[in-house]
Amino acid sequence: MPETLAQDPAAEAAPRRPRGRPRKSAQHLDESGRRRELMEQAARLFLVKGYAATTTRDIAAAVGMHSGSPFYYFKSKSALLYAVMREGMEGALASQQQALDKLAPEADAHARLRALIRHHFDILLGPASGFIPVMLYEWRSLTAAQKKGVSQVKDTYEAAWMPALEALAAQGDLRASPAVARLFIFGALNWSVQWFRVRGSQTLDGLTEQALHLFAGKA
Amino acid sequence: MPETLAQDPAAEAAPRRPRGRPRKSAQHLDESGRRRELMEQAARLFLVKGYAATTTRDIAAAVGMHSGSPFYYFKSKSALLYAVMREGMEGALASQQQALDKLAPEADAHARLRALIRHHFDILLGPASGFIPVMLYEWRSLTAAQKKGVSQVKDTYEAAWMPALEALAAQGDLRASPAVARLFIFGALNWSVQWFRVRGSQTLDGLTEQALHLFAGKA
DNA sequence: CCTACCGATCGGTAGG
DNA sequence: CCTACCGATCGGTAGG
Repeated sequence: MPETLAQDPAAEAAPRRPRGRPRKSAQHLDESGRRRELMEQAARLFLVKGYAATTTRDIAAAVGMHSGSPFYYFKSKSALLYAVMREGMEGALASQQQALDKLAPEADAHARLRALIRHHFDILLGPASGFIPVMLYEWRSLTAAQKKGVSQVKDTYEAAWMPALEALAAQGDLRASPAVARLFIFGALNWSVQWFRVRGSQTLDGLTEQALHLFAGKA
Repeated sequence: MPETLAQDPAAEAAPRRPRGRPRKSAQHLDESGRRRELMEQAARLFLVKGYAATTTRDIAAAVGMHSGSPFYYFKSKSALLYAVMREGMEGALASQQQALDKLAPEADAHARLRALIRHHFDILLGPASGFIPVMLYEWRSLTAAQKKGVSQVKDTYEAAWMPALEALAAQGDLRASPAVARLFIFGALNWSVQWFRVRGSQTLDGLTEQALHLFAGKA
């Protein structure tokens, strides 16, 4: 895994900055707070209604702005979608890395896969979720350059699963080629966005164990 | 499984019929041909661009009509989406039933699951596919009444998997509860729409075997 | 099915 | 960030 990501192929010029000398950190925090709010509300609406059916006016209203104001933070609706996906994926990659680093050095392949599945459920269904489901279900709304930009991060995220899957296959605990198993497993997990309900009886820990046994259970 | 489906909760008045006495079967065939063409092109566009981003003008142009003409066959864009999903799901349910009926009477649970998976891949990725992927990825674009209408058929389709999954669980070849396994398995299969490419090296038969072994393989 | 059209909505911008 | 606004597009319809 590269320590630094390549340049962003879909990077765009930043929007107008506020005039005058930028005030201290308070100002910066506030600014990035508003930007972040826009991304969070946009992600929520994109997931419920879809990107194309969500208007920039919906998003503005959701954060208490007037209709033209989101364009102060993002140069276009498309750039806002891209920010949600790209920055969401960067966050997911970072937290996945942390989850793997937290494992004991002697952790076996089952433990590694369990940690990956548990973390993925958290990203998809946990309290701080939202950006990654948008990425999964709005991929077609990106331009080609934007897809490239998100793929840079997404491919790294997915590649991190291969060592565990290969080890499981080698020891006979995975009954498909690692490459195909990865596609099926991601599908099974990603689809949970469609049916999982927070108020239901399932816990993310319980789902993790069931998934682990179904895909890589012994006997 | 009921022999007859309940009434369609989202059924709407048929669009205007052509004036004059309906001519014989040729006329009828031609009419239903145009209607079908609209559904097929609409499904293709809905899948590529999404429902909201597809205009009724796009659809009209794809079948060589002028912009107002689709509304002669469907009372609204929404009704066209619903027809794609509902009729697509009805066709899938019928062909799934046929696939099960074709099994030898002594077929075991593995053979039943294999037939179900193979048929599902065909529906999702085969040459005649298109309607079901739209249903899977545009669910949120339906009204509540429409969701009810499609669910009537979809629930029956999915329920047909339970006996095979329960039998496999009973004999120790399924390492999760049948209910949760069904959700994961459908996710794994449905996600293939995202990555399967017809020109690639994978065949639907090959994918079926890999899925079967991954989910319900012995040892 | 086509022609001709309407009312509403939408992304985006200039200027402050 | 707001105000005021524009040009383009879109679903849908009347009438034939």
